[in-house]
Amino acid sequence: MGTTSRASVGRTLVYRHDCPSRTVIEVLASKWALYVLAALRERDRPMRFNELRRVLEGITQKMLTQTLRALERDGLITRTVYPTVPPRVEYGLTTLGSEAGRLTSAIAEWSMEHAQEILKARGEFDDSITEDPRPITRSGDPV
Amino acid sequence: MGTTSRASVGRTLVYRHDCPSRTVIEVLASKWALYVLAALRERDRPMRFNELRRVLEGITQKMLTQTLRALERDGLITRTVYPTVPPRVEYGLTTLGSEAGRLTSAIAEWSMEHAQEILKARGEFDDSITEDPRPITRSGDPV
DNA sequence: CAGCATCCAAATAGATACTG
DNA sequence: CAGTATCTATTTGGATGCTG
Repeated sequence: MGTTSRASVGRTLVYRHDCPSRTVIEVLASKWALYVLAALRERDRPMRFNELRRVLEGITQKMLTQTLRALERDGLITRTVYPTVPPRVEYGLTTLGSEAGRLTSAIAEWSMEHAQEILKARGEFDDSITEDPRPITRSGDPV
Repeated sequence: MGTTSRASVGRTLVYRHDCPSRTVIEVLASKWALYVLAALRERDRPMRFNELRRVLEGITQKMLTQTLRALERDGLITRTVYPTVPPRVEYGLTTLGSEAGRLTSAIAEWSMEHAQEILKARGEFDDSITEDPRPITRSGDPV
């Protein structure tokens, strides 16, 4: 991979509505999937359902279940059931999931590093639209 | 950054529901934002509204508007209005947006490369649950 | 061309109660 | 513990018509 690796996104390929990558992206591009993959990657070991639930603050049981199911369905995580009592279920990354996790973790890290900068831009944007209800042309525009 | 750069995701940081990075991630982790950033990065030049609309198959005018607004708000893209007639508006990447685009493009590329593999896993998963309506414990499970 | 406004359908998320 | 089921609230998305 070099400086022109983006070439593989390829003109008019990922953008096509019938490109299979879209359905993959829709799974990855969901915040909870991103966090699940990041958490499993960070811990670097399988995690149990409620452990994930505790780590991922704010996720509901329903969303966690759905997210885990979607990731398992796509072969990104494994689900291992230990028929003990009480039952024990562990979720771990597959090779594929580990790769995907590397990408989503990169986004998580980048977001943390630039959060302040972005929130600042956001605040300024919100201020500017309240004092100027977004006309088609704003002051200071070119030609 | 090295092989352990994931350490910066940092135990219990991005996962906190009050972590500012979450709001950033929610913008990036939306499929249309991902495609917009990827398209602008691929073309490597500002693009007009309808040009983006044509490239991103399936997006509606409303979704494109909302996505562009969100990205502009976060300082990831610029919006330049040329008060000509008919009006002309160009969207370009900021430095921040270009960085973010590198990460989202990586996801798009990876998804394309592994789409077949993932769709195969997906098909097998779907087959297995129809013949076995997902009991708590499935055959072949460990002790 | 580049949008905004509105209405409506559908998908998503949350809360709650219950089970092997 | 690790879910499923159900009901509801909110969000999201699409279609359509209009404007500077």
